[in-house]
Amino acid sequence: MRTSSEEDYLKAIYALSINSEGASTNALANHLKMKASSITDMLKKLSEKGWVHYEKYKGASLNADGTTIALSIVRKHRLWETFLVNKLKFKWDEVHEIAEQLEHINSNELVDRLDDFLGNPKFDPHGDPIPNKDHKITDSRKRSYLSEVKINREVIIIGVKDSSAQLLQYLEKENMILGKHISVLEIHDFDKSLRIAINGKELNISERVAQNVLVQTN
Amino acid sequence: MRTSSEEDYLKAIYALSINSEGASTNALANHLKMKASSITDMLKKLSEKGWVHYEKYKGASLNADGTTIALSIVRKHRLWETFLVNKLKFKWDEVHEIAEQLEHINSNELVDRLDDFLGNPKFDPHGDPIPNKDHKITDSRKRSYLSEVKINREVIIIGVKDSSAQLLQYLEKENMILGKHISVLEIHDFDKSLRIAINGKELNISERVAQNVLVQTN
DNA sequence: AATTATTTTTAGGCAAAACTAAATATTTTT
DNA sequence: AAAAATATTTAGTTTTGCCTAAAAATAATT
Repeated sequence: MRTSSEEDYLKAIYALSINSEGASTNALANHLKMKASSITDMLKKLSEKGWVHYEKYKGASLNADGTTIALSIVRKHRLWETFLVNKLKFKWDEVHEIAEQLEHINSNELVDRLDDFLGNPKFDPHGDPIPNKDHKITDSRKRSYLSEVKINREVIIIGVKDSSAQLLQYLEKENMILGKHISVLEIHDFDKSLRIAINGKELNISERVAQNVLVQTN
Repeated sequence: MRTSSEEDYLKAIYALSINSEGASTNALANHLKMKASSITDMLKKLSEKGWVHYEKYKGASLNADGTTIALSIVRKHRLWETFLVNKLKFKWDEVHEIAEQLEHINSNELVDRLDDFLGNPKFDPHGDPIPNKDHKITDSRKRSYLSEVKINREVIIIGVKDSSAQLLQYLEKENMILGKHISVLEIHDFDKSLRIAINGKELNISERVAQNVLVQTN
């Protein structure tokens, strides 16, 4: 069996591996808010347990078993977030911390029944895809960040990159919520800020915000 | 804050205090399946934290703060059991282990919303009362085991003690289910077995079964 | 009341998971 | 290519929560 802590490491390696190949010790330390020496210790352990490929000074990556475990944690996290928002009427910026706890509850039966109870959702409230019962992500939507969208292209908001409460609250205030349609009207040269059309109005947003808003382009 | 382990101890002291005044070291060791020396260690700690009254060689009891914490754990346990049975369609003998994990999830907001989502139930699927938002149990029903009921007294089935699958199946077969009215007609001296009236018929049940059926006597 | 049995505590140890500080590798800059 | 900067690992410590074995206190029996 696995500890809650081990699961956190696997999930972190998974998260950091999406953009790069594997995860460095320092990147993990930063992500998990721990000291690098603690990371080294745990990477050795996870490697011995056969979940992680680890070479001294070269960072870590998940092998097949490790990936399956990481995806099962991600699955639980996203299903619980869906439960909290859809059933218990939490706002989408309030659920992360609670889901961090719930994702460690250990019962396959529970997860699969929860999945059915929620109607086998494909995406969580932040727009992230939910791995299925076989721990596979099947997401056919073309995704990119709003900052990368071409001018006059109409896109749909499907999620956020950094789901901090601040960002979510900002988006809520501007009514830039899940499912909304957006057109990028102009990108200002001097600061890369965007003028966009949304809700029948025009709005300026910073590059920083645009880099964190996930949109569907097809 | 509290650890999951501390919460388990507080809950155990609470459970053992229902029948006696406080809980002895050995009783706790037995209940928690740990060694007596571990109990002593933890009782000192809980006492320092101000949740437990502990005197060497004299066992432990909860003070006001400890009682509140214990009741909040019991509340969470019973609400989650209700969720698992009523919403996820688990059978009532399958939910204990999962609820043992879920009861340690830390979020007041979550518990209260779950309570509302479930329709503020007063009793869990085993017939045990659920403490309210203020951590008070308001159970006006007089409870006892069927084996202790006086002859010709009419009572109502409200739960079971040992919720093993075997017992539940037996009760189901005899149609002795939640809410049924029972009168004890006779207690046979030689084996303490009972003749009862239920569903307009008469029926013999063993002492063992009677000891595990919880009834309301008023 | 003394002996025996049981219960509880003390003392010391262990594993997990974090830490600090120092040593060693690797990468970047000059 | 050497020096400086950065990243990573090693070594040793701490805390938590459990353990075993031995000592001490309490309870039960003769």
